[in-house]
Amino acid sequence: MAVQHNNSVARAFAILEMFSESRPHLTAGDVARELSLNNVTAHRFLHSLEAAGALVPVSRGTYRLGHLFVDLARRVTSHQALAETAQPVLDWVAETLNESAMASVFEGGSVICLATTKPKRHLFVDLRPGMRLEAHCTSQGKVWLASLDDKALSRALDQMPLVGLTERTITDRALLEREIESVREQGYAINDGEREEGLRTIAVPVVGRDGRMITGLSVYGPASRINNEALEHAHAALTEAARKIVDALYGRSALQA
Amino acid sequence: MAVQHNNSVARAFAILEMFSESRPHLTAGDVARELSLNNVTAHRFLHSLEAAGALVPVSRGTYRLGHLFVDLARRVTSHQALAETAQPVLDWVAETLNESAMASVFEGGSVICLATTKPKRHLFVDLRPGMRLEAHCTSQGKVWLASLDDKALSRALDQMPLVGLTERTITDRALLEREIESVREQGYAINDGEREEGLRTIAVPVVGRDGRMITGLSVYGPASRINNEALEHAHAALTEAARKIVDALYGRSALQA
DNA sequence: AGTATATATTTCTATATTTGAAATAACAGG
DNA sequence: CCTGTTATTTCAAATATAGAAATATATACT
Repeated sequence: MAVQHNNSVARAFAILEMFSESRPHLTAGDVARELSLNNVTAHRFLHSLEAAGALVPVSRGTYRLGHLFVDLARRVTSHQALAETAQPVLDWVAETLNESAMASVFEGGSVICLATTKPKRHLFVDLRPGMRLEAHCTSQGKVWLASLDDKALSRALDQMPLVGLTERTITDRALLEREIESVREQGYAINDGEREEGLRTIAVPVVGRDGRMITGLSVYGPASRINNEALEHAHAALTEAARKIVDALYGRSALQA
Repeated sequence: MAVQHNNSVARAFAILEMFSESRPHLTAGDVARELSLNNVTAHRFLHSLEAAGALVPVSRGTYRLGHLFVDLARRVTSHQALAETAQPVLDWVAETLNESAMASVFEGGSVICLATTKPKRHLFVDLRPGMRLEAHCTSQGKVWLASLDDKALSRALDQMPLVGLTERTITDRALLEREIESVREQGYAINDGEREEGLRTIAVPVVGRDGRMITGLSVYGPASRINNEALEHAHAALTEAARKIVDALYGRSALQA
């Protein structure tokens, strides 16, 4: 017989998953109806989740999610936790392509390196976890900017000095906005010597099941090696890497689409 | 007899609460030992939480929290959800003091009004949910800045134009940093005509159980009414309001200190 | 490579917990 | 105040859960 699971745990999480942005409240009637439970059982689960701190009562018989989940979520998204998940996947990318790979988050208008690898090559770029990179002239940065909604993008650009670091840096705001639009359309970004001459990079977003960007993944190396064919291979590898990371973060949950 | 709770739900959440920033991983041995469970039972709970998407396996017998919690947390911290929790408490503050009150979040270096009230007065300031306010010259903003660690504060100030809006606006960075230091020490911030002449406001942070600031609360009105005695009353009311909001967000969980 | 130890998994069954019917209580709307 | 709906409580039947025992796997040591 298959491993014995605890049905109550499964039910509890099925109830939690019923909440959504468009459904901030749940009643026992909702739960009973949608999970095919007896009304008494539904009430009992809601009370149990409340006692556990997972739900808080809004009014009699109506609940919403408790702040406990914010605390738990922070333990999921710490840089260390994300880096730990990303590292083996980056190693796989680096080994597959024999180039460097990197994972990032986006904070305060900057790209922060979470994790990175080194290829078995003599010529490479030295990036380390914790390093901050400009957003406007990196492939990672463009991917992060592309993930913002229009208002947030406009605000981010308002505060972003478009400093020219090489002759290829995009320093004109309208041009950058068009570049971001292209990134949105094609789903990846390329940096061709915009931050560092002779360096070429491609980045893709890792998007969670709720549609939000969790981390960015990129491959980078000297332009002499990273030709267009190499970029295509890198894009394919990074897309697969993104899937692997999402699977690693969420696990093989039964609730997965 | 007291209401019957589901013991499995309680145990599941007790396991989830074992995770922390310093403890990103758990084994069945940890769970069995610390929750006084049989080893088989501990294994079974971990497997059940994994199947529910709450945990993901790191290696054989070792787990970490799943990204599901990030998705759930976002449903908790949407502006609408926070505003809904804050509104009745703001109403209580406004009624108690007969002045306006407001709740905020901090995004992209700005204070965003989440919810607000109007006192039964003719002379008042028109603030509405969604409005963005400068951080450097508002009491809410100073409280948010004070909640940042030194690095994050420095970075935020790097990008913050210290525009003089009145003669009292602090436009000197060193002075502002000293002001923020004072806010950290005293636990509240005051704005005395720095953003709008003749307007006085006091703000306090609402801090979650993990030590992070969730929302800011403030009381505001014309300086002719908001004298020092009124500020003291406001501070007391806002401090109690902060507690009420934390309780409302987390609920009366058994895990509460 | 072999052995010992520790941990993980599987199986099975006793029983403690959970479920849900029925009764009662509380609430909302007319 | 009455009625209908939802929430809560009680209690006994049902069953899911817990944990002992056996087995499997992994790791560390020699």
